[in-house]
Amino acid sequence: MVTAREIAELCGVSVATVSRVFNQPASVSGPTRERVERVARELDFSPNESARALSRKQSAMIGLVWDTDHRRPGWRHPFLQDLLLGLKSALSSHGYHLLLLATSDDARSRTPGVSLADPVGYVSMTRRHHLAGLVLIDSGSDAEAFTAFARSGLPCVALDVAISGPKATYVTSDNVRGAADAVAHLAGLGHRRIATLTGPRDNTPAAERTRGYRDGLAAAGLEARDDYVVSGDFYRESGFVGMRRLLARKEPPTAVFAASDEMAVGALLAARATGLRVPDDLAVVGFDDIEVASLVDPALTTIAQDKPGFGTAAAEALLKMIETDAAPEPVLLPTRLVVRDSCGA
Amino acid sequence: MVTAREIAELCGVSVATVSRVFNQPASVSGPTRERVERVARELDFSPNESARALSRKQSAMIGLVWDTDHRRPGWRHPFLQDLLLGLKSALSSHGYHLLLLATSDDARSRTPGVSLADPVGYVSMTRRHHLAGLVLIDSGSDAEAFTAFARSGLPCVALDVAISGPKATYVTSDNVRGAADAVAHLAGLGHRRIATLTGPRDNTPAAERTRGYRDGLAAAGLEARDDYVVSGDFYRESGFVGMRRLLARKEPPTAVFAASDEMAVGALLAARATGLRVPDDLAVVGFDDIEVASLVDPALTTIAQDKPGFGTAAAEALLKMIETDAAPEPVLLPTRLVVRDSCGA
DNA sequence: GCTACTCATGTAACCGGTTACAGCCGAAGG
DNA sequence: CCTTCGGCTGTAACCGGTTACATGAGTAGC
Repeated sequence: MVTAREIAELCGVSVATVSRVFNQPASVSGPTRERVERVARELDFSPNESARALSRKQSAMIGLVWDTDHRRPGWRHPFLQDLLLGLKSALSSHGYHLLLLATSDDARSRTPGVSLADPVGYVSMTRRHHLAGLVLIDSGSDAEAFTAFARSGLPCVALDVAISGPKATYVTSDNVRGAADAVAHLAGLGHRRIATLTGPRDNTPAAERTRGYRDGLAAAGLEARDDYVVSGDFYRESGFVGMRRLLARKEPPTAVFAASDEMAVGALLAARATGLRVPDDLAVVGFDDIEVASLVDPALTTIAQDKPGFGTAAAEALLKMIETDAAPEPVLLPTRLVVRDSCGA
Repeated sequence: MVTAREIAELCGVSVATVSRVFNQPASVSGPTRERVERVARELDFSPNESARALSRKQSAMIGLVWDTDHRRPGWRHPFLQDLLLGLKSALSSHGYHLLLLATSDDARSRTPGVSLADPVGYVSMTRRHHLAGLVLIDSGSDAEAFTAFARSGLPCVALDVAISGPKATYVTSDNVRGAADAVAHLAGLGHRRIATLTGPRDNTPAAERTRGYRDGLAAAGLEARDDYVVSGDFYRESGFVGMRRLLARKEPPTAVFAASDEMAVGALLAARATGLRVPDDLAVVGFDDIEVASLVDPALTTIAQDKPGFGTAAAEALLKMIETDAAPEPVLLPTRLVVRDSCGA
């Protein structure tokens, strides 16, 4: 490892000057700067990030808080890969890296300050690494823990969870509008008995999608019927069970908006199990546009989320907070109706 | 932030003693140790990781090298989430975190030592962060870049790419055996004309699966026919195209082993497009057991990989290398035949 | 009772940068 | 010609830990 000291000696300057070349280049005279830059390049000088972080009291890392919800271990984020790629690419162009924070399994750790699954452990972790900011990925039940991060004063961006604070904001899809679009699509095809399969009660996007469903009904001049709202938990099984209940109503719906593609797939299976044909006897719209949506039979019409957009929007918000000390407004990403075969022509 | 100095003053000891309490507890007398531990707990002391890393010349972070192959941007890892969860949980119990390294988009970065997409940039990155080790995730074309990491002397574990070095090893599924199992299953159902759709030529697991296919044929006493081996690239489209070619043979196969589930799905679609019924006219076995495998119609019989096993095995190998300075043998994870509907009874 | 050795702890150098402050030099102004 | 000022550079303190080495107390051995 070549250090700044060696560069300095070779160039006949002090380490301070070397440091300045990379941090405040304007304060170094042209010839000196060029000499240092050239030597640094030749020797493949890479500044030690630990030393840098120690002295600046700020590391070039963004913490990523992400864990499985222990209440539902099978849950997978619908588009984590796209999200990570978006985040990584946007952050890297500003020199930041992503640190995957791990604490929930730390029960056995002897390190002080790390207690298990509690947010305090995470907050302590962010402090000890002098992180520049945090990205919080919803795993289903962390909403209240996230407010602890928002209060910590560190720049925080949450995904799909509404948080607020002096340096906290969030990114989410325009769930209300997306759901309304879904209902409008169904109404436009002539459906008048449109039901919905909702997500978990304590989940913000789920609540917003239910609101959008009602908005969509209202916009189409249709009445909102309580017996057409069945609550689920985003999982396929709850879609299956919920759909069977809907189909057992005296006046069963002819169309259904599912708050997640997984539940929509469940609804498809329920229809098949009941002997109904999709889309002829039942139209189905999902939400997310996960990979399987295009593979099921019939292919699922759905509301697509802007998957890489989550990553880049989160990165941008974070960088703004780091640089300007102000919390930007929450970001509402537009959704897009993807028409496939599950609603008919 | 409370520092070790403050703890030391409150306890009437030196900082060295405080440090020892957390690093070599045995060298501190009982009463002193307990006093320091109590005060540290009360004040929520979290040692500054930058200072720690600086002085130990070793950080508590494992680098994760993962990027999309620019030659095929749509490619997604079949089970990244499970892998990350496994890694994270296994590493966190030893106090390590995962650092997602980003360089390929760093063209605009002014930081010295970081040039874009080349492995040198990555290696420089690993040095400047004083990483404890590296996990290399195959994105399709990085095989030669990975050997650069292996040579760097840092403990390295690659997934699905064979690398070797004084402190390098890899984790992969037992592809040969898995493929042989698939063929054995087909042969056991009476099939005698068994074809295969292979993965990319430069991909090690793909080559192993092809070898397993031949082994399986030999074990069943069947001849290996060159016209039954069609090469693909793991993508669905290549499965579709490849299957059509196979079905156009003078003596078309009655069964096919696809080296990935995506290609198996493509084969399913090709069969449907040709008017063949699966499994009656054609039996299909895939590899991976991705989520859609159970969703397609008919549900796909496939060779399942041990998804969380990849993460935990990688973590274990890495920790062993960090602690013992020796490179463990490559890990071969067992696969499992999952029988669904695409091969008939 | 003196030496030898062990154990616990303190002292201080060190890791490799950043940055406040001081100093030097040349040019502009009086 | 002397002062002033601004631009560039060096000096040294500092970030917060770790650890080699020194020190001193207590104990065992003779």
